[in-house]
Amino acid sequence: MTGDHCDPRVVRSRQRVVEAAIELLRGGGAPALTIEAAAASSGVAKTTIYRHFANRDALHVAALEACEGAKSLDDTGDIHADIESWMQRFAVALRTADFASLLPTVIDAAERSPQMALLATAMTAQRRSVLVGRLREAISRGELLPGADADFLAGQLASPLFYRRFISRQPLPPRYVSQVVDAVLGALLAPLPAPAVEPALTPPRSRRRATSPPSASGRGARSPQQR
Amino acid sequence: MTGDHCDPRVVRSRQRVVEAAIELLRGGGAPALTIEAAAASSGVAKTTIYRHFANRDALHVAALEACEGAKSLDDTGDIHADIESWMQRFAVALRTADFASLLPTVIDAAERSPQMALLATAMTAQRRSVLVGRLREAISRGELLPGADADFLAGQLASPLFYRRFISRQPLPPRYVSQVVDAVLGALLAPLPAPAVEPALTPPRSRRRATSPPSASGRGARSPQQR
DNA sequence: ATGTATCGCTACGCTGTCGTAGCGAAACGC
DNA sequence: GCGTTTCGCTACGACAGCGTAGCGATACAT
Repeated sequence: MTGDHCDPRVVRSRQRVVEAAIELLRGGGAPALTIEAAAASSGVAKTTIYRHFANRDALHVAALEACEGAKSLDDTGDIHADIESWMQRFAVALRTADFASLLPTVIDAAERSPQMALLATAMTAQRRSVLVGRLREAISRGELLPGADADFLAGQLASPLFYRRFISRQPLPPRYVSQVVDAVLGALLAPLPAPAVEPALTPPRSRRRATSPPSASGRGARSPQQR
Repeated sequence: MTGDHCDPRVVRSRQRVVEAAIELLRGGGAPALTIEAAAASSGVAKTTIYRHFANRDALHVAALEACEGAKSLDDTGDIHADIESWMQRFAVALRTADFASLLPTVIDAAERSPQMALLATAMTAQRRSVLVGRLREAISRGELLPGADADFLAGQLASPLFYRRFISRQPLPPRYVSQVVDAVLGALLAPLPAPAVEPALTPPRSRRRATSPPSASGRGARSPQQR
């Protein structure tokens, strides 16, 4: 679709403008993204911006598309460790990355613009797909119990992080992330040689990576350290 | 703080303006809420609006405060049924209610305004607290396993609904809500006379309200219906 | 080296919104 | 009823942002 322009002036102008647009969105949300502000803070003339972007929305979309990074997900064979590693990196991204600052703006716009809705889902579906893929792999391999719903599990894993970041606005410490992973995957890890002493309290998890020191009976809910 | 004005003209004007403001926010988000638009669609003169609200932000805050409803939560003694009932009603609210339409706008604004951040957490913390309260009650009563973390569980329950509504933008059918409740509470329901046939696959849930017809092995993850 | 494409700059008209002032009319409390 | 408050209306100046036009200067491709 968008052919590569070879003229370095073009790519230079576009890049500068898009970078400035991202910074503006970070600082003041959608209303802060004006062509004139982008021109001022990027050093590119307003007329030049209009030569590359039809209007403000076009620039907005270009800025959002510019800060997507498809994080990969390791496959070491240990589903619990792989998922936790991904979740921890994702939590870091939610605290620092560009796209985390811009997500609320996109979500808000998506509420009223079908075009933005598509873009919003695309921004997250990409990340989500690698997670779902690894979970499917684990299920087919027998790492997780057969019959587990990879799509559902991905939601159960990812949603608490979004919730904490954007809704309840609480911190996202590694400890909390681990707690989520344990709670969601704990009971689904395929039964290894683990003669359950007491069916409901001792799940077969923690085959490696003792996430928490020997404290309580590592169940999905591990209360004694609240918040 | 805000004393009651007895003059009916005052309360009438305020109410009309706030209602119009909510409708404007629903329709076009924060940028759509202009004093002039509010005046036009409410029938209240612009000058009158300025007599009641110092500026646009004041009207915005007033509009948000106007659509908070503290839904209650039943206590029938059956924690699973109570939570599911609340969750189903909450899912309906997420699809239809005012505050669901306005949340993205608030969340976006909260990203950059401490004042809006306070308001954003207040809008959700209220709902959250009733959920946490009921969970605490259940734990202390022994309906749920002791050691369960009510705060954590509330997040695990509520966050998937937010996620589906605002992030992945998928539908929120009752079936999905039930699935979430089962997955989160399933393994934590206090052990009743339930001689587990196979520790990892037959949880002690579904003591009432057979959420799903006799299909799969009603676990937290119930795959056969994808999406 | 030369033609072409891109750039920066200034200037312009237009629109929408803000927030205020002043007036007469209507509704209110007592 | 009567004084007071609130209301609706019109008009106003100010400002910010949009999107366009035209010009000379500069960097590019060949």
